[in-house]
Amino acid sequence: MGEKSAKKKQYILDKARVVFSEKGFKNVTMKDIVDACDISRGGLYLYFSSTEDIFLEVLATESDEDDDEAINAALSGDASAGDMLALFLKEQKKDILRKKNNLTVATYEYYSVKKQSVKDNPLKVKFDTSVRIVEKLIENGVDNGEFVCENPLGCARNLMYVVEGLKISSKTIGISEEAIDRELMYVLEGLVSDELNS
Amino acid sequence: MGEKSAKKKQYILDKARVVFSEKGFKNVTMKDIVDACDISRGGLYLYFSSTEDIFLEVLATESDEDDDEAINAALSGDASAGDMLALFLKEQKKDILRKKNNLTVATYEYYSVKKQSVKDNPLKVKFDTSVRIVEKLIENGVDNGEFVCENPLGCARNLMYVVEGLKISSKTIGISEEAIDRELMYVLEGLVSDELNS
Amino acid sequence: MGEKSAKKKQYILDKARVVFSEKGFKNVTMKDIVDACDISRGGLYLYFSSTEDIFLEVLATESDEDDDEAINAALSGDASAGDMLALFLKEQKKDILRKKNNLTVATYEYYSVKKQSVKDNPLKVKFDTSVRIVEKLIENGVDNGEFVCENPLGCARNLMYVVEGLKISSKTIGISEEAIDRELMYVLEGLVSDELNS
Amino acid sequence: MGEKSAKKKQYILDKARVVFSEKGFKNVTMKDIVDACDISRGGLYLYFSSTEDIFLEVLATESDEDDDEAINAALSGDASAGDMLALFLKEQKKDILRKKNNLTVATYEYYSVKKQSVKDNPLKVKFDTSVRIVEKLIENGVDNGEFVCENPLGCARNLMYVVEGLKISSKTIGISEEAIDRELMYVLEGLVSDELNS
DNA sequence: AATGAATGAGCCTTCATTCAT
DNA sequence: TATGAATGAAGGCTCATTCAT
Repeated sequence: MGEKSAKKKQYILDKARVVFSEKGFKNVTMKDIVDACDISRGGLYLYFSSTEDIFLEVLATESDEDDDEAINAALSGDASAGDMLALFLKEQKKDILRKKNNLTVATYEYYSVKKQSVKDNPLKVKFDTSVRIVEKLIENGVDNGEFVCENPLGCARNLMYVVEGLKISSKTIGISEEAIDRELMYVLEGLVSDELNS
Repeated sequence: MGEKSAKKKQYILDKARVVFSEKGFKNVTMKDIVDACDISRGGLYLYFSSTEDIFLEVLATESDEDDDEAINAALSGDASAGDMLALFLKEQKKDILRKKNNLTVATYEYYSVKKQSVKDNPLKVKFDTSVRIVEKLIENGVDNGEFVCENPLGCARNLMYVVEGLKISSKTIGISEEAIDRELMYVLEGLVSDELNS
Repeated sequence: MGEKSAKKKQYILDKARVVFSEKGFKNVTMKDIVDACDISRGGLYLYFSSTEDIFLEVLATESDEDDDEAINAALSGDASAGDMLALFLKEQKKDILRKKNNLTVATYEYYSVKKQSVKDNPLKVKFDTSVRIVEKLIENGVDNGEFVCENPLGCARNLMYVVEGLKISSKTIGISEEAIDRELMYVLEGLVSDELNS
Repeated sequence: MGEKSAKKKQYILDKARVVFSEKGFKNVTMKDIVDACDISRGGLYLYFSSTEDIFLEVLATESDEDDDEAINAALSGDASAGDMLALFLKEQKKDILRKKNNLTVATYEYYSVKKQSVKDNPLKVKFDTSVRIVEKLIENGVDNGEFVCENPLGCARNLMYVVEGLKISSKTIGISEEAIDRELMYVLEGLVSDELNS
């Protein structure tokens, strides 16, 4: 499969991402993807052999991008811990809000059925990574006096569970941008409120 | 529809709940339910006309039960606010952990595709109800000096988003009972920690 | 599956037999059988799950009938060995000649690909049974002076291999009724020729 | 088509023969042959337009070779009739036994469906040729006293039907080398047995 | 009310065949 | 000549839904 093929494969993955975003995982048929890509039924099988196959590749692509972004954002340079955490949360917010390419429900649906070993579960890997990043940022903030927090890990986990709650809620009961800001701010303020009091 | 019919309808709903719990929403076929109920294909159609029909009735039944329980727990008597909140959280924890009859993913799957009007969305109704209950409990706790909280609504929402995050996480990446306790405790401690300091 | 179902199943088997007879084994699709039976695609799957499934049942039905006929013919009564052998050969000839319901090639095709254990191979079972029957008849004929044969088993096998050759030839290169008579007579004459000489 | 082309065509035919030998006729796809030849899909179409096309050419090649061999064996020189017949049968036996390049079932399968005119049927041509060869050999043997046979043509046909029976049996119910020897010997002995008596 | 056989739409998958390069 | 990506027809199979009993 040459360069040209790789391009087409990526094209299919891009289209498929939108489809999974709109319909979840199990709802998506090969025909849906064929239609979205405007290619032939047989043509799709040259690149992928099942919706699961496609879905996992879509997920793999996504993880890479997002992790890179998030991690780079967190590690890049000499911004203050508060600014970096704000940046991280901005990424999460973008993630929560995006309509297209939002694989939240599809992913939940897929892994809730798959029951694969905890180790290999990319959802868990991503969640744990995010917790670690946030924990580190809070620790840094505490060290330089920006934050007050006696339990950075607990706070980081709390934040990420809120983010998970917001993600699923935005896809199921709908949630406004303002509401997201409000929730994330609520957590952030817990980190600085005592400081303000003093 | 006579009394006998109502009984059979409930029987079907009970069996169907287990099926939806195990397979999500879209994965479930009329045959799955027919098999689970050990009735005939045609018989099922006497009571329900589609899996969606059944699913919505299952959901409706569930909401009723749970709301009742939760509301009763919250309103019953003269227990302290802290005890009542602890009771409410115990219900939530049971909800998060239960394997059978756990419609979390099926529900998310269903409503993420349905995009029905916010008003009619039972998920939203249930979420909002829970927030109001928690808010009330916190306010009561603040009033009688049990809790310290400047923003009861914000805190209630934070708690419920954490609960949502825990629910979906328990179905996708797995989560231990201890982890749930830890997360709920983390939020509760935020309500009493300042008190302890004083 | 009640009596009525059994009737329909038999109906399908009867129609399918004709199809296999005309097209061999691998050439036959579920659609071919559906068309032949004038039922729906889904309807066929209520009774059989694959062409192989159908084919094996068709074969099973056939074996039973034929074996019964042949064996009964061979064992029935006090006819002379010569008459009984002639009767047996008449059955074989009918088998060789019949256009409809002739599963020869389909069977050969199927078992040449299946490579199943020799023990379970119904073709072999049928062949061996026929050899034994013929051997017995020849022995009886020798005992009562009708036949002259020093090697009844060898002669029986020779006869049955000729029958096999005639069967396949009649389906591939075509063969007239006269030619079949001639071939069978040739073998029969070998049994009595010496007697005539004496 | 140049010499180079002819060479490649032959290369394809050789590879295809193995495929047909393993899978019969209908089971073979253009892809099977493309894979066996390690050429491109389009490349194959430069030489052949269908599996049937390829199959017929494979058959044609085979016939030529075998006829040549058999005829040459039969006509070559001054060997005794018995030796020549033994040689001929050895060829047949090789044919019956060979695993690779054995087109028996594929051929039967093909011609049993094709129902082509008797004249053009290479199977029939080959069969008739073989009968004539054997008949001639027997006649020669009778002439010089090696054999005793009142009906050389009948005997020749009997022999060739046995060979056909052995061929198909070896592919369907399995047959040992010893069994083949035994069967061919049984026929041969019929030609000389009377001589032994005298 | 209840049954379950029957239907046909729709998705999955394979493969002969074409065609731009 | 040679390639292999692409197509679309065809067959396999499942499942919601109907209907005669």
